[in-house]
Amino acid sequence: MIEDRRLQVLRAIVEDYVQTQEPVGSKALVERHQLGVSSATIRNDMVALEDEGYITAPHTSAGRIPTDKGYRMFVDRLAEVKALSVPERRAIETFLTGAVDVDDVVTRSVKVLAQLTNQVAIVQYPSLTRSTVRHVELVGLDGSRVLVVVITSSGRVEQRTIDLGQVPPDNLLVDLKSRIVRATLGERLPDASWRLAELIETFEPADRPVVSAIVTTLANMFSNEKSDERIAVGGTGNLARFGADFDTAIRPVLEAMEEQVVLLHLLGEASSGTTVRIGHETGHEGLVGAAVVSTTYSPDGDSLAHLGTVGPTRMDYPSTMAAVGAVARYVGRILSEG
Amino acid sequence: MIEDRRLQVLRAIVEDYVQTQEPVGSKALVERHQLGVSSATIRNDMVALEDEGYITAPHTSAGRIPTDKGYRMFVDRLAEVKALSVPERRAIETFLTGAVDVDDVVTRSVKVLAQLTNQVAIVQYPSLTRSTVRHVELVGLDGSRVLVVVITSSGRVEQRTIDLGQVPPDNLLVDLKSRIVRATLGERLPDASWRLAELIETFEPADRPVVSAIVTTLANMFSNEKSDERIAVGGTGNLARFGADFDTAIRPVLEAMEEQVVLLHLLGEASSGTTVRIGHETGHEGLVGAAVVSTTYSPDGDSLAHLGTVGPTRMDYPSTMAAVGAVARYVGRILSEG
DNA sequence: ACTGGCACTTGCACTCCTAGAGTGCCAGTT
DNA sequence: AACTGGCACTCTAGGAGTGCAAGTGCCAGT
Repeated sequence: MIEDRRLQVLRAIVEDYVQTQEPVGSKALVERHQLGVSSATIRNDMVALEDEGYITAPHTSAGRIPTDKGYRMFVDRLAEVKALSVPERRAIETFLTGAVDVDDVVTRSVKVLAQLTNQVAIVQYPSLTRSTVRHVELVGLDGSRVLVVVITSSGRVEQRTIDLGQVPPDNLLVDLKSRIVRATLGERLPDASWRLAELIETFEPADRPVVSAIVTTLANMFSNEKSDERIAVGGTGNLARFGADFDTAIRPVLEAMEEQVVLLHLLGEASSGTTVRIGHETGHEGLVGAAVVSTTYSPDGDSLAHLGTVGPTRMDYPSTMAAVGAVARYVGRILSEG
Repeated sequence: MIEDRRLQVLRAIVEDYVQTQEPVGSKALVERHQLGVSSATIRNDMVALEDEGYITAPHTSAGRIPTDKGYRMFVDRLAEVKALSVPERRAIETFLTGAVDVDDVVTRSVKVLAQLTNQVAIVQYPSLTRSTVRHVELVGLDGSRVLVVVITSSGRVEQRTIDLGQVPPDNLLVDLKSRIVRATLGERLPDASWRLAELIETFEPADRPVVSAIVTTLANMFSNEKSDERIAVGGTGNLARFGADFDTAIRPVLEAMEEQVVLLHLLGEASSGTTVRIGHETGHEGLVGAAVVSTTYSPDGDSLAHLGTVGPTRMDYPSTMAAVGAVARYVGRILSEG
């Protein structure tokens, strides 16, 4: 099939270009790959590929380089899954196993992922939205202030201090706490918010102000997206691979890496599976030239969080995807066990 | 005084070089500054300055640039304090005032400092070691596990879950908590650790295992330096100013910025006042070419934390020092008030 | 102690040129 | 119809050569 060979050519171009970082010409192609035809034939195929927008020539007498569309095709239909080597896997495992708490796991994941891929690694802290309520605690502090603590199944502890404006009767806090626990324990955070709303009406009108203040705070904490927003970034030193021109290639990426909102958007809303976003697909001006490989991991066998890498579009997609996937699995496993 | 004029020449060289980024020659110097002598005279002074190691010539027919020693002299004896403009000050104040919690204050400080100085900004989270204990809470979770919460005067909340190995009698936790609070409330963290140690012996031998487990954890939390290690970094996009060569100039800095230990060391142990470290003075291989301006701020009128900037040695020291100082003052004030 | 002048050095920007890589196309072959 | 070999053409990277401008060091003169 001619179609078939054209795809082989595209694959070869992507592979060679990723490796050499230089435009690849027809002659080099027949030399390095067993395509069984002459360079002239390859040239014809290349013209076709260029017409279809998969590759482009920087200038007349240079070879071709893949376009975003070309990489996309490569990732979707041509890339062969490349498994991580055993030493690599073992390295991930032992390095992550040494972690002492959730934060440490995340920090280490970023490091190992950056090292493995030679790219910029980003790891989202375990998300709250799908975790369940493991414990709620109300602590009366001095005067009218109350400390509200929530522990989730993902091991996160959120706390907040609020001022009720009045000193609550001591037993009210105890009573309220036990009712809150009864209503929300084991519930997912969004569901728990609903249960709380129903709770208010079961109290004496006199107690309502206090109850409502606390319950509102709790509901906020449950639906608070801020904890979802914590993201660790590492391996920015690898940005050298983006190219020489700092202002057009590197600076935008560095700036994007400092914006939580952008990072979250990059990691994406993918429900599961490994996602690749190439160049313009990232939806960010400064990230043409960059590609994002992201996936989800599951800190407690149920809820979801994201992690991934940012690298130049001319990256080794199979390896990167393998590394991202592997780290995600190990992180998920270790967090579930811990 | 000849000595005097030489210093003026050095000052002029530093100022011009910082502004133009190009080696400055004797002729340009007499044109731009009112030195009252001819370029030939300046040349003689330059030779002297070069002999003493304050300036150096990249090659025979280029102007001179300051050495680390030259910058050091400039900072120590020549720099005139440059006050921040009123709009700048107001910008800092309003931007920081909008913060909702400690983390937010730190995040915003990094941003504003980076923007103000056009450099990489680093801000240490408020330190625990000098803060005092504001509250301690013990919460029995399911089974034998206990949640230990500490709130400090700097507004930080630390928590940890431990497994006692046995289910503690309920009243023991209550009793223990009240005794701990009585012993440590208002104490500085290191002192609080001592008080805890004394506490163990006041309990029944039967309760000792539980008490000791909890107390040890608490003591760990008090003396835990990990919270001291949290540092926010921002403005890495400004690294462009370091120069064109990524691998020798930028990458080492980026890598240093990812190492908490290095950052802590850079911010330094200075007890107070603004410190400048130039090139090799930073004590880090990759940071020749970089200078660190750091100072302390006081989150609660007593304890200390650090913040500062990292920039190329050819930076505008007076402005940077002014900005660092100003941000430190505002951050300290806002945290004390909050 | 300072100045003007001068010979000397050096990097930079510019032009010019060539070698090499790669292309597109076409006529010929299977 | 698909492939191939050959050829003329295009373009860039890199080297050599050149003139210019900036800057220096030194010295004799004020």
